[in-house]
Amino acid sequence: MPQTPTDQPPTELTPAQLEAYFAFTEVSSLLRHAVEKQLRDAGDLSYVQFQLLARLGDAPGGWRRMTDLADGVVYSRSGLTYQAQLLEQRGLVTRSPSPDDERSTVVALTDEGRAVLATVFPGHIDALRRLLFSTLSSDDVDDLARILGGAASHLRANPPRSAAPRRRAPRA
Amino acid sequence: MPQTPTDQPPTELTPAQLEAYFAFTEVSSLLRHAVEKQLRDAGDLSYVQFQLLARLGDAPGGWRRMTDLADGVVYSRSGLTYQAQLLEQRGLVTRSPSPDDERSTVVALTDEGRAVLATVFPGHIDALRRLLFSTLSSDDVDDLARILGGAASHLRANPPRSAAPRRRAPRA
DNA sequence: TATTGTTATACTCTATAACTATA
DNA sequence: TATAGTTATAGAGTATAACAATA
Repeated sequence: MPQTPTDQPPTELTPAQLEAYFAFTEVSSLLRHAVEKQLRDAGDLSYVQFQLLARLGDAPGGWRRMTDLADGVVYSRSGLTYQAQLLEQRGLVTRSPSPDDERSTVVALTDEGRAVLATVFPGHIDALRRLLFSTLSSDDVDDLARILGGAASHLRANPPRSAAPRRRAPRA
Repeated sequence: MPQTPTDQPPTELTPAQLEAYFAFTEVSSLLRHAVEKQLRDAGDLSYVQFQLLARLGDAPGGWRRMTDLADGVVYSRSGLTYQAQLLEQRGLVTRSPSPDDERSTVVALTDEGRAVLATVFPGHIDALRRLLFSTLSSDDVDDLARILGGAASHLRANPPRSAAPRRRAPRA
């Protein structure tokens, strides 16, 4: 009874799957730590703050609505308000009401914000190259982009936050 | 490794590298959130706590020294002490002085800890299969394991924490 | 009524520094 | 002196709920 050809998904992953998963989590964790350190040292930015600035830098006009930023990065509006306040206090972004919709707040990159981004970016790129890409052939990079790109699409389509919000069980 | 494709490291990544990086960070973030939710719902465990229990479950005898756990997971001893206290209060681990070295504390999985692990694991595996592996061919999995395994080794050899601890610049 | 964003608040987690004790 | 671990403490970050304003 080696295996039923079946219906029930096995409760184990294949060795290759396990290996891939462990490698993924390890790279993820180590890379994240290294990148966070670089961002902190080079521009006194947390990873989330860098992501916010980078998204603004990418956006046409250098601005986005709060909600759009929150959806991409922080997962809660109040969390984004907190981060936006920090960035605004440092003069890296401005917040202003949207002319289109008075409810919306438009977050825009300032010149100084763009300058900080420019300061931090080379080191960021350099860290990525040094820590990640220096070991990968260009075929490897293509494979990664293809495989993880597909996985990202799939994950995006199965949003982790869709389930009903639930209180944690009170402690026994 | 073949070669570095350039003499001067460019200040840009190739489009494929960027794509791979973005896909990687996106998968990492979405997967992490989904897994954290599953662990929370199924066993009221944070990701770190799950990692600690899983490492103990993997260890021969079901125990490890505090420092060995800290090195693998938490990056600071006090952080591990905090987490170990929480797990001990819940009866999932015990802490006791090592007979070999009186300075060391041995953290051991209890039966209840093992039970929680057993409760949480199937859902964990299932989430991984559903969110990640369902979209990947077995060649993809092999590629991922190979590519990321190599990257993980490289990252491990360039520990992000090796640099001298440095104070953040005081606010202007 | 639904959506956008802020505020108040509480909580989790993490790290640094000082400390104790063992090797 | 170096190592293992704990404690005290402070800070960053996050989320929930209540709220105000606009659509």
